[in-house]
Amino acid sequence: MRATVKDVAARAGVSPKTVSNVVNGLVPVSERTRSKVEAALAELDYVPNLSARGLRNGRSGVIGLALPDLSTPYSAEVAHHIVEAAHDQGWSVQIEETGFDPQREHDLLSKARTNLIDGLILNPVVLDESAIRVGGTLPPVVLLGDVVQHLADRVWVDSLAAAKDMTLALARNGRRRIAVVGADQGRGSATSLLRSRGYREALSEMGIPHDPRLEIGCDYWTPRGSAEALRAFLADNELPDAFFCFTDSLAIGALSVLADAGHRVPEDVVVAGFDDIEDGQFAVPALTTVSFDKKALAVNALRLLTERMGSPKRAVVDVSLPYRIVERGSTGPGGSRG
Amino acid sequence: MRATVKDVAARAGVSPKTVSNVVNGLVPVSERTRSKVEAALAELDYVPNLSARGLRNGRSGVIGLALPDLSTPYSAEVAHHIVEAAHDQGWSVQIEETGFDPQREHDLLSKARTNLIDGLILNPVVLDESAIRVGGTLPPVVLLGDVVQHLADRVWVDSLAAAKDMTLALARNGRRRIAVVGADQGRGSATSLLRSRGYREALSEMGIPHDPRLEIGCDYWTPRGSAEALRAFLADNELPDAFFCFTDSLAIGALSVLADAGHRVPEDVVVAGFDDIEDGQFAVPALTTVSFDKKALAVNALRLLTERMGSPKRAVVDVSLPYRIVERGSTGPGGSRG
DNA sequence: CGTCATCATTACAACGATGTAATCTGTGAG
DNA sequence: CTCACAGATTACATCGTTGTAATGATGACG
Repeated sequence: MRATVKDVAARAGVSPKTVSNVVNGLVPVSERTRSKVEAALAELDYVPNLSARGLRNGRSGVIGLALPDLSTPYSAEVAHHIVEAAHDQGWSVQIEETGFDPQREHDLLSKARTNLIDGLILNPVVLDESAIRVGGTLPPVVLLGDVVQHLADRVWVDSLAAAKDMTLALARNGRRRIAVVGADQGRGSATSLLRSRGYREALSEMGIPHDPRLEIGCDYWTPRGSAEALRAFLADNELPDAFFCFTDSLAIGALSVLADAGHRVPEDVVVAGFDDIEDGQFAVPALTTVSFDKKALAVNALRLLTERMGSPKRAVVDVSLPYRIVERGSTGPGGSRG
Repeated sequence: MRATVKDVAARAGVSPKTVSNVVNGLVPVSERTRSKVEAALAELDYVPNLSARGLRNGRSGVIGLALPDLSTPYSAEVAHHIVEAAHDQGWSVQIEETGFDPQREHDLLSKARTNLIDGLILNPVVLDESAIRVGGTLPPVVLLGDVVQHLADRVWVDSLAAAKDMTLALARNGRRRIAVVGADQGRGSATSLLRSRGYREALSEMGIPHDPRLEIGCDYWTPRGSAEALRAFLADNELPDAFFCFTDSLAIGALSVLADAGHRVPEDVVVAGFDDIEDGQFAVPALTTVSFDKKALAVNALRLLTERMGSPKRAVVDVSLPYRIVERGSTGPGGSRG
């Protein structure tokens, strides 16, 4: 049986509350009493019961992190930074996977683990934010990424602008037949929608005709999903000048298919990604991509969450992170790793 | 304010305990009462307070998962499978990163005793299991991976045998100067130690002299760490016949450096990895590796944890997962993706 | 020497849910 | 009509911690 404050109190010859005072250090305790209690704490190997503390204090010290799929490198990197940042602030992180299922996003918000978690960082995938329109009692929530509505605090990168910039960069590089991988398939992925839109805006700005056949959809945003989609595409179409993949994971799948098919990158076709995941830097060739500071994403999300807990009714805050196009070998000879 | 059983009870005109009975469904409740209560539950949007429940029941429904670094694809895939499997059984997962720090591994174990988590799945990196030397009240723990001592339940893959098999496979492939990447540097990484040992056993079995210079250590087990180590190695040494990298992440870094240096894989040198991560299948060329079922790893770990909770004093259980060498393009022309 | 201010310590209640044991309701047998 | 009995429902206590308010101890000062 674990020791409780009561046991420690008995052993130290004081009251439970005094033990609590020593443990928490918020209330002054005399030197003599403190040392007695500390001895008892050590002897009994006391560990506070966080359930009880959470019940009493109304706060558990745990935040939730909901991501579509933890196994994708992007999610993993984000999770890593969030866990690190949370740890620095004394929070623990409970992970949930939404599996691209709007229902699960919704469940997490309304029912789910409320009162075991003090707040939620949610990376949604669907445009329809019905999930977030929640009656009254929304727990403190911070959204990550491409979400349209301004119903909760959010940290994001301007997908549309970045996709547009990347497309423009490819076009200025002399590419005309630019295909995208991960195009919107009407399933409401905000990311897909916004990046598609940026792509089209860039085309129109450059006076490049828009060819719908060059918008390649993927059922799964993984290297495998991309590879399958691309193989099918290549079977029916001529090789375009460029593939702009909406994530680095998609791009890695693309590089693999292109290599297998004997197409040289960047000589025959160039490839670009989005997210700047670690493995993209070490792809062959290294991946040109849209880069942004994922640690800043995490730190800002946590900051917003903390602030929101402090002042539940302040106006919604929106933090937009800067991004930049990083050119590496997959779009030309000049690129460097790192 | 969130509704409590009390509020629901008042609204339904019954006692709090009856509400609890309806919610939990363990005690029979008459049809009439049940529907009244269910209506009240819905109207008030009742969500049970898990802290209170955890306090009362002594179980929180949360398990901890401790990994060295969540951002590595291997950890991410494992975490994904664990979260999925846990979700299926109604558990939530709290993630902790140990950052390769034995102290944090130790802290986690004591934190596990705070009753906020009912059990812990721990992927340790250090050989010295002082962390696990357990006073009396260790929570249910399952270890993942290469750990030597048998102090807790464990799910693992025989690293030594697998590394040996892989080395033998490379040797039978005609390779003599086989380098390893991720070699033990005396820092006590169990994984590194065991795989190094398997490598040496294979060499000696094949009558290949052991050249210590071919054991390349890495400060970080990431593509970047591997790339840095390999660049340094290549500056001072002739190209070996093969690089056996102790993880796929290391191998991805290796492929990248080799490509940059103009060495062709597999023509000039072959490369093999370990873990069979998704990105390895889509590396260029696709990565030969030691493959095992990571979902089975997760499912077994969870099963052991559940069983251990049920019978705290049963003998330690050790589950060894089968592995196989998957040959892909990085070690020869015959390989296929998938 | 008594009184009051100051500070440390204590008793008690409460957070919300639920197991236990007691109470209540309704049924059917005698 | 009474009594026993099964089943549904309830009152109460409890899990471990900590805020509140009351108590106790110490010392200063008139």
